[in-house]
Amino acid sequence: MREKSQPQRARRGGREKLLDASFVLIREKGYSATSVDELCAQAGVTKGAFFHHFQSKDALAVAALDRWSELSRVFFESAPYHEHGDPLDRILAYLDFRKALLKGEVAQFSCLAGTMVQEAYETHAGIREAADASISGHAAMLEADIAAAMKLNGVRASWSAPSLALHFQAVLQGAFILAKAKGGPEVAVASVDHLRRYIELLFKVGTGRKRRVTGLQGLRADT
Amino acid sequence: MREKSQPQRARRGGREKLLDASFVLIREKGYSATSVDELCAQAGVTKGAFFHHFQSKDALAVAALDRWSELSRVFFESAPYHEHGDPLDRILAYLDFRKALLKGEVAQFSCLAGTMVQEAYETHAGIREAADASISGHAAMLEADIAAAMKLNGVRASWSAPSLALHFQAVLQGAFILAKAKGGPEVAVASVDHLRRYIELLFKVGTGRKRRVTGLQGLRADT
DNA sequence: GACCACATACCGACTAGTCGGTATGTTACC
DNA sequence: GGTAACATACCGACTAGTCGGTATGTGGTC
Repeated sequence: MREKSQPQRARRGGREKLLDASFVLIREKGYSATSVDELCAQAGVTKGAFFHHFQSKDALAVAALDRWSELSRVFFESAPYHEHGDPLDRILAYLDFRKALLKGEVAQFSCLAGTMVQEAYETHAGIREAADASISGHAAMLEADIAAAMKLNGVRASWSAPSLALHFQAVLQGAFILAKAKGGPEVAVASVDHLRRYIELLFKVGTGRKRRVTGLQGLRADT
Repeated sequence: MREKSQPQRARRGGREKLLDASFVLIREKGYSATSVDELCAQAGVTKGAFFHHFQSKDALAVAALDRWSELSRVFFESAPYHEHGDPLDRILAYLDFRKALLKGEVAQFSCLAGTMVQEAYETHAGIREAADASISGHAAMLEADIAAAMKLNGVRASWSAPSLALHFQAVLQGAFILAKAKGGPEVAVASVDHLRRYIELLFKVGTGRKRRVTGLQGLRADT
């Protein structure tokens, strides 16, 4: 018979540990370059545990993205920038908050969804969908504040709240890529600064609030 | 004058064909997921040829990025938007040109450097450097026009030409990611539109040209 | 212009190791 | 004693990279 070595099944949550491990490793090395064995080693579980909890490596990826969406929803919903009463102030404070997160190692502040969709968009439909849901879901959260700010400020613009919310995500995702290329967060901070300035110009901050906003020549409301 | 150029005993380089193959496959599936065998099959050469021309898969990656930089330099240098005499017009026409390129399959308009750096920034120093050189080199090209436009318009701003040039790249890279997530170029076009509007607001296009530009709050009169 | 030394540009079988995934056991707790 | 939660051993496919070989060209020497 065998020894008891370390069976302890009740270490609780091999599944969670695998998900956490995927956050670390995939953001560091990408999805394809991260092997199941590495995931297991990082999580401190065996391969048997991995395939007990997930049908395949791809299934883990989708589960990781779903969990990522949920965690980031909770994280941002409970962030202090919501305290501002004015929706435009909330938007600007959101950007300041994002900027404040750009500290330390790139792998720690970059986005799992953006990283994964880059590799998987053509070849793994499920991953693409889960990543899209994550990014678009986050944008939808912003969209409410943007729409409110537009309404409150009587904005009639050639751009729409959804398109601006997605533009926020584009800038952030692009900022992560530049940070990876340059090996540090400074360039990402600078880019978010430009985005913030864009918002200030769109809503004419600093020249008297409650003002009309223009697009190209301020007409219509969509895109 | 001797015409040594290429030995070309084998009608136009297996090397070039491998580089071209890498443009296609790596943008489609990512770097790690693209195998040497696939690269060879796509290029129509054998594995022997691959390792005759490149020391390793990583060496091909670096060579591909160098070639990518060179091709894109030539491509953008000979693009029609340079015809504009005014630097600000050139910048806006550059953005229109980039927008016009956002057609068809995502793999065909996305950026090799942005794709690769995402996977390799932590684990492959040479690839990170080559990708940074590609992105930063392209930004440097823009920087000249931005600086000229600032000078010509008497701009005194809280932002710099280099940071704005890099912000252009951030928006484009982010736009590619969103296009991958959503499965089409429309969202990318919308994001470049937002960037164009930012430039128009920064340089106050449409309210009388040759005007000053503001950062956070406008300063000084001129011209 | 015959000969030779050397170089370039492959070819494709082979290898050692890694990959995602499976099959079967073991344990703890209801 | 059934079942969830693992562990261990293993598999075949695939991986990057190697190596001995060949076909063709090039430059120098006589």
